[in-house]
Amino acid sequence: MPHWLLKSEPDVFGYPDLERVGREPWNGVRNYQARNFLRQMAEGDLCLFYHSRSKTPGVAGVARITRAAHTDDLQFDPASAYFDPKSDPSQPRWSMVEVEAVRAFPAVLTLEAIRALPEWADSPLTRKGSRLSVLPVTPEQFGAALAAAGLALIN
DNA sequence: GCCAACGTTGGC
DNA sequence: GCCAACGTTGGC
Repeated sequence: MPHWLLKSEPDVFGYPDLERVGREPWNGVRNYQARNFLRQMAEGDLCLFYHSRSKTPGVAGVARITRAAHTDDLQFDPASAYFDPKSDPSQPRWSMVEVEAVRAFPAVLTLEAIRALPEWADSPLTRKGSRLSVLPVTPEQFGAALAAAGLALIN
């Protein structure tokens, strides 16, 4: 099963917010590479939920895909910050998925700690300058992150 | 098709 | 809040 990592700014929507709401549409992705990964996701896929632009950036918990990619309607809403006037309704440009909270990490697994894991040496997350907000995670990376957080594997 | 200018991301 | 790095846009 593929694994993923989703970035979110905790000041806007953090892992505790996901736990509070239960399920959340993952909309507003407006980057083609990230969108293409969203489109590869299947219901049941597990994700690391990452806090970016935080005082302590890192993984805050595990989430699960509860709905595969479908049209992100915000692209057609002129009042939305995610409105895209160039998107053709007969062939929508942007997709979203839906996620739910699975388990919070006991403490945020910091980017610094992730960089120390050999499994994560080659990842868009740890690559300098990379801003990709949706990215694939190998089973080894996923397992190493959980182990470093002190959690057993999740199925 | 090039590339400068721009807006955005995200660690620090 | 700063600013390096990036993706996108649009003039040419």
